[in-house]
Amino acid sequence: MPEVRRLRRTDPGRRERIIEASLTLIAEAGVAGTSHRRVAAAADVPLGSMTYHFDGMDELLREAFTRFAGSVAEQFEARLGAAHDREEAKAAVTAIITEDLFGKPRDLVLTHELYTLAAREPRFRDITNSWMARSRRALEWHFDPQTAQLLDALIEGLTIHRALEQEPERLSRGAVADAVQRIAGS
Amino acid sequence: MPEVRRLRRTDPGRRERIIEASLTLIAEAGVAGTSHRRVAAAADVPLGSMTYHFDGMDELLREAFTRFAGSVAEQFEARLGAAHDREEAKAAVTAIITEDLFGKPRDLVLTHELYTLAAREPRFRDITNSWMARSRRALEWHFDPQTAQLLDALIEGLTIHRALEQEPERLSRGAVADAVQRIAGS
DNA sequence: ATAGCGAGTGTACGATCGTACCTATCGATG
DNA sequence: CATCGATAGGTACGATCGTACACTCGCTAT
Repeated sequence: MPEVRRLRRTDPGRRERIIEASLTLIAEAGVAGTSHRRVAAAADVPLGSMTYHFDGMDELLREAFTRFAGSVAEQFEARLGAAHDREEAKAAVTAIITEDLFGKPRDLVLTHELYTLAAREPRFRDITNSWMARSRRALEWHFDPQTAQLLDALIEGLTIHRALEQEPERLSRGAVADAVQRIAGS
Repeated sequence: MPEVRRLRRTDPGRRERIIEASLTLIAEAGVAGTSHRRVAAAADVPLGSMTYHFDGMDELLREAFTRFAGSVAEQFEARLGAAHDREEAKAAVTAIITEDLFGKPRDLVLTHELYTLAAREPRFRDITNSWMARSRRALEWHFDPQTAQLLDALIEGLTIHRALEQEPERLSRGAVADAVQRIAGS
């Protein structure tokens, strides 16, 4: 019986584990504090696996951030896809800002790390661009392009505020809903 | 004749030059790529001056970012202080977003580097908090607190978009003015 | 004139970095 | 069963890092 499936010798989830560990590490120590050795230790793989699975630090960062951005975009689309009309879409945007999409500090920090990297190094902008394009497109399921862009900007801006403020949740759900209303009208 | 003034032996602007050089370096290479040696080379001072003038990397970053945030806040206040009524204030906000306050790529990158650092390390949040408080207060010269916060978020959000987009200035002045109008009403 | 002090400098140390490269292991193949 | 290539691991190298610390030397007070 000819075997088509290709059997990995061991541990087929190695690459995934490395990527996941690097995201956690980036959130804790920043891109600055992320090294092959630290990632390897966090993922519990030998140092040699780093250069084996990834061509270098750059490729590791690219893959990790691509995965992260994709996963956030996916959740974003799911939220907006579940809305059946404009009113529900506005409620979804309000929920996205106030609730758990960026609720985990890890995701907030990772988002900023990625933005910062992309702002400084144009070769990472394809990741942020496709992320932004997906978000924009999802918003355009319910809103005109300009309104979509403004809502997107509002999400980014309020997310930043939430990430930087000591006391969490200074902006109430009602206030956010009002903001969405001002931008997206009736 | 008793001398009160304290004469520096040489180069009294050393500290300033170091701070300025570190900001330029952070903009180019990120906090990650900023080292004592690189800053020293950029500022054309010996390596020993680093530990002499600053207790460590952390203090250098604090001073540099404090200076940067202060200077941006100052410009921000100047713009809004020059507005005599609500309409002029709205025009000022539009100008701040579209024009030169964050026009230099350097300032855009530095802003993100600071946000990222503060998001990850709470001990830098006093810098971002006082910056945000100054911006908010300046906006409140003309707008109610909630509107001020939303305008602030809009500025942040659109600034991010500008920093990340390949083609610059996808958002026209007219569109921004419309956005401000939606938020700040009549 | 000179002693002393303190601002400013140069260097060396130990740690850590990315990466290259040689070796080991094991499933697939003839 | 012998061999081979893909996968994985261990280690060593050269570069760079932050920082400590001994030192220099110009200014000031006497």
